[in-house]
Formats: sequence, structure tokens, C-alpha cells
Amino acid sequence: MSGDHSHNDSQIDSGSRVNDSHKHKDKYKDKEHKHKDHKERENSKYGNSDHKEFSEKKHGEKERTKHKDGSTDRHREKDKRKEIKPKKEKENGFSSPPRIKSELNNDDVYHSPKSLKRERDHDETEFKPKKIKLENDKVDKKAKKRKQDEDIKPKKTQKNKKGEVADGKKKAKKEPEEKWKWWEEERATDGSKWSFLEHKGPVMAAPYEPLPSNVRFFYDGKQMKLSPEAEEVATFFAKMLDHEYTTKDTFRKNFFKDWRKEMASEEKSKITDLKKCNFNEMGEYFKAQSEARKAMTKDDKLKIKVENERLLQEYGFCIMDNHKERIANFRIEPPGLFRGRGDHPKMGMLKRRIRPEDIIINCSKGSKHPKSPPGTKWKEVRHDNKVTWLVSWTENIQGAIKYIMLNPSSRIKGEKDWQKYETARNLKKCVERLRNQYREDWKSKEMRIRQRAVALYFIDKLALRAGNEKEEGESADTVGCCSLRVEHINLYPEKDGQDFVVEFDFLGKDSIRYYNKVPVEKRVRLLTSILNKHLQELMDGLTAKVFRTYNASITLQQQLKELTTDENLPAKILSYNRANRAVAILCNHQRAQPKTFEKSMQNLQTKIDAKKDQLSDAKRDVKSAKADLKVRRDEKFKKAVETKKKAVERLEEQLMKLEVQATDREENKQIALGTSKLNYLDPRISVAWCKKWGIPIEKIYNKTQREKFAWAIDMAEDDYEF
DNA sequence: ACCTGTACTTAGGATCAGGGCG
DNA sequence: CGCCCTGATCCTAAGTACAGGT
Repeated sequence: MSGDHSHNDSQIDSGSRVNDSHKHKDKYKDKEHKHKDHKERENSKYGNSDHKEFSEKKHGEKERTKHKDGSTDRHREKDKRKEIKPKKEKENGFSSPPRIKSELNNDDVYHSPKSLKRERDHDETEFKPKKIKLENDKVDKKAKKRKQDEDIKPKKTQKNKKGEVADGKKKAKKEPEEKWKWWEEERATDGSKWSFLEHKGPVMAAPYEPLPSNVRFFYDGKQMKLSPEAEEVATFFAKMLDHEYTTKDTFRKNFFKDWRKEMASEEKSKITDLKKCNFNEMGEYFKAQSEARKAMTKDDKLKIKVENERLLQEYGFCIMDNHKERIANFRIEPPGLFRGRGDHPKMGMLKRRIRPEDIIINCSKGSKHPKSPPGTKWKEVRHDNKVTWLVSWTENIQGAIKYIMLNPSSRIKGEKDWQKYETARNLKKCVERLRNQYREDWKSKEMRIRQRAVALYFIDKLALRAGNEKEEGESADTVGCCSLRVEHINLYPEKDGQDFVVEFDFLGKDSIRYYNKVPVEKRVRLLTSILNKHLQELMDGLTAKVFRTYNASITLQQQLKELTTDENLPAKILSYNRANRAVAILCNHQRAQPKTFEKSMQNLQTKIDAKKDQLSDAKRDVKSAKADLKVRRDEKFKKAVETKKKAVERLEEQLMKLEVQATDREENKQIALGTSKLNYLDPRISVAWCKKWGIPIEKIYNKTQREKFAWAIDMAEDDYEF
């Protein structure tokens, strides 16, 4: 932790969220690339009470954006043409080396990638996508089939479309057909998400099993038998006994209030104070259960595994348009106590059991729709092919709708993902124009324009999230760009040798702290709907989040270019991870340092030391073998020398691997790479990199990831340019 | 203009499983 | 061969975006 909380002491005009931006603009402009962004962040999930007060509310107007037809089609047409990009490219070729290397603990050294990335990108000029009509005229390359970047447009057409409804019904053929390449097919253009959909419905939560009678509950020291309803809720609490949640006031209060609602009337009149409740036996019981589970014979474990597999086979797949597709979450969420993240006002509330009567099923009219459990009814069975979900219900804590949808490997998710990256690539083509524009807009005499421009600037430069409005008191107090409040920012005319530094310190999504100091200006206040409306006018399909995708992907591409050296494989992988890490830092993807981190680091160090010892022994052996050889030139000794040398080499390689691993792990202790890899990085960049350097894709993507990115793995060539 | 509801992506932590190791 | 760690998977909360109604 950098522990730098200095922001509180020197309040420079915190009230001036007013725009006097332009004034400093020019200098910023020029020095932008020389400054270093200090980016530090600390994990402060759950906490950080200093962020609590609201000195003001958001306000402002909201606007509606009408546009868009169906949505899917949004990007359709434009995406049709394929283009061949000229190799060129060098995103922003410029220096400002990211010292990814030392980023940790060196807050003043590490330049958050964003700053490097954008200082200038001359793309625009250099980036001239030509829309080449011809099919693969570009035979050049391995005359492969599709060339990387024809945008989302699929070329290999096929009939389907209307025909689907019909054939859909005939049960997808044997299915596991040879890996279906949906990306080679046409997409629907009418806003429909599917033509045929059949599934088995959700797996309901297991019914409550009352505790054995020897597991007792005590109130005020006296044993008390609870009604099953009250007992079930009590077990939820008992299961969390050693979690710190149960010590929090809000949690306890919410829990107790909801618990009492489930009590029978005598229970309710007796049990009036949570502090007098003793759940220990219950807690112990569950602990014992989980111990027992761990200790099960492998036979029993196997049984469970088989059963799970059966469930998966039966409920884990659906038929959508002739293909059997994996469902992501086919189980209904079981009841329990709500665990919000951060300082959530509703933590501890009872998340109630979902009954069939709460559930809406969505499927094809002509399909065999799932039957509700005996004696029950679904709330509704509908046939809406304008949406992708199979099952939905309304959750009782926030009143939000929950859905069962398909796995990321499915066509329906994959297409959308692909489209997302194409939109980001479109942004690449006009990002320079947009940047010039918002810089111009800083000078506008209209406050709204200036605010909008400043917000956009931060979203672009710092990859902040949009910051939708939230209902106060309904969830943790977190913000994004458009909802930042004065107390989240401090302005310093001068700090650490830089002029006009803005210091951000706020809790973002999931109550993850964002802390960063950056030279720049202004303050913001507007609604995301207004911002997005503006963005939409600038580029079809553009919204605030596209900037995150764009900046993440472009940063990866650049960093890979910059960091990859012609070394051994582990070193290359390290480079990849560092490039990935640069993105994760940009996007502020954090994780709690693993509890076992120190220990595992030590273990690794022990291994390294041992390896070093072995190595020096081996080296000594080589020497003595050589000496022997000198004394007596003889095949046998010669061989011995060779063998020993080999051993040294092997050990050196192993040592190097371990050291790389240690470096990687250390640099990564508080950084989560998975989120960006899964959601922000155009997978084609990674695939191309692997191809270019001859690295097996398995080193970068695990099985699940390869499934999700099958489309990219299949289509990207080594020269793919984002 | 404003509000509400819906759909879908993004997110970190909890839990699980299986491979390496003493 | 059981134990320990790690990476994979599961879980579901918390975001973004936009439509539609008034």
C-alpha cells in the first residue's frame, strides 16, 4: 500500500468542479507525454469510510436516445465489408517505455499504460483501411481461408435464416458435429436472436433439509426448537459465522429483521435480540459436514461427480437453431443471505427461495417446453426471440431480474463479443478526430459541452467507466466518471514536480478503490445518457464503454510489440503477461492478495535456491569431468563431459523458468489478469501474437478460454492488426 | 424531460478439482 | 498415497446501455 492519503490535507479548492479547464489546457497538451502518471491503487474493498459523505447529488437532465433499431443490426451493414489493412501500424509509435517491470512498488516509475498509449497515435493518418472488395485476392498469406479482419461479416454464407424455424425443430442433428463455425455464417438482420429454442428449464435449488435433532439452537442460554422456516434462515447465518460479515452492524440488523419475518409468532415474541442467539452448534455441524465431504471415499466422490455430470448433460444444454449449446448457469440461485460488496446497505437481507411460480420460461413456440416440478406451475412460458435468455425471475433484494443465458462459447455470445471488438476497431479509426474534438470542446462557452468533453477525456485517457446514475441508499456508494463528486477529486496546482495534477480517489465498481494522480483538468457532472447520445452522433455504435475496450486492446497490441523479444518461451510468456498486466492496471482490475501469497512466494524461492545449488554442483561436475578428460582423452570421458553439460543446461533452463515464474507472480499479486483477458482484449491480437512467435495457444488461453474465443483462434492470422 | 424496466456485460471472490510433491 | 496449491470453474453482484412510457 502506498499509504498516500495526502489528498486530504491539501484541499485545493475542492469546490471548483467548475470548469476552468481550458486555462491549463495547452500546457497539458504538450507535456502530456512527458509526465508520468502515478498510478497507485490500493485495495480497499469494503471499507474506506472517508468516501462516505455526499456533498451533493447528481442531477442534471437525462435524455433519451432513440436510435437503434434492433440492436444487433446496429453494426451490421458497416461491418460487412472486409478490409485488408496495410501492415504499417505502429499504433503510437513512441517511446515512453512502460516500465512494466518495476511497476510494483514504484509508483513513481510506472507509467500507467494509458499515458503511453495515447499520447499520440498517429493512426489515423497511417491507418487506412481499404475496403477491398475482392474475396481473398490477398492470397499471399497461406492462402488461408478468411483473412483475419473482415469485420464481423461472415462470408461463407449459407442459407439458413428463415429456413431455420423449420429445421430447428428437427432436433439438432447429432450435434457435436465438427465444431460449428458460426462465424462463417450469416447473421440475422431482423433483430431476432434465434429462430428455434428448446431447453429443459432450470435446476431448482435443493429443498431445505431440517437439522437433525441433536443440533441445537439456544436463545439466551436456553435450547429452543425452531420451526423449519425459521430454522432454515438461521442456518444461513450459522454457515457464515466465521465470516466477518456477521460482525457488521448492517448485516446483523438486516438479517435479524428478515429472519423475524420468517418466524412463527411465539418465536417472534421470544427472539428479540440477535446477540442472545447462539448458532454455534449449527455452525459446527456444517463445518463437520464439509469436513466429512472432503473425507469421503473416492468412490462416493465419484458418485457425486457422475450425478453432476448427468445433471449437466440433462439441463446444461439447449438446442438453439439447430445446434446444441452450453448453458452458462442453469441452476436457480439458492436462498441465502445477501452478500453485497463494499458497504452495502442491504447486506444480510434474506434472499428468498425461488419457486416455479416465480419463474418465466422463454423458448420456441413449437418446442417441448420444460415442465414445472409436479404440483407447480411456471409463472409464465413465453416465446420471445428478441431476447437471448432461457429463464428469468425477479430477485427480492433489489427487485432485479435474473437470467439464465448461454455459455460464452455459444454463437449468441460469441457474435456479440466479436461485434464488440469490431466497434472498438471502428473507434480506432476515428479516435484521433474525437480527441481533437473534445479538446476543442474544452473551450466551449457552454458548460455542458465543456463538462461532456472533460468526462470524455477521462474516460478515454484513464479508461474510467461511464458512471450511470444509481439510486442512493440502494447499494454501496460507488461512482464512475459521470457520477464523480467533488470529494473524489483533489486538484493540485503543482504536485511532485508536475503542474496541475488531478488526484482521483474513489470507489468504483465492486467498491474497488481507484486511486490515481494525473496532470490534467476539470471536473464533471452529467448523465451517461447524454454522453452516449453525443457519442452515438460521433460514431455509429459508440458508447462510453467502447473506450475501455479500445484502449485495452490497443494497449495490449502495443505492449506486445514493445515487450516481446526473441528469447526463450518463458520469457515471451512473461512479456505477454506483462502486456496483459499493463491493461489490467489501466482498467484497475484488482484482486485481493492471495492469503497464501507470502508463503507460496517463499516456497518458490526455496525451490529457486535449491535449483541454484544443484546448478553449481552440476557446473562443478562439468569442470571435474573436463579435468578428467584432459588427463585421459577417452571416449568415455568425452561422453561424460557432454552428459554433464547437458545437465547444466537443463538446470539452467529450469532455474530460469522458476525465476520467471517468481517475477511474474510477484508482479501480479494484486492484479487480476482474467477480467481483461476475458472481456477487453480482442482475442485476435493474442492469437496473432502466438502465431507470429510460434507459441502454442494453450500457453495463453486455457480450455474454457479457447472455447470462448474459438472464432478468433480460427480466423486470426499472424498479421492481424487490431 | 424524465422515469422505470429490461437485457446483457463485466467483475471479484468462493469453491472445486486435479496435478505435483514429500 | 494423502496433502497442498494452484488454476479452473462457479457464483452472482454490480455495472452499462437503451427502450418505452408518460
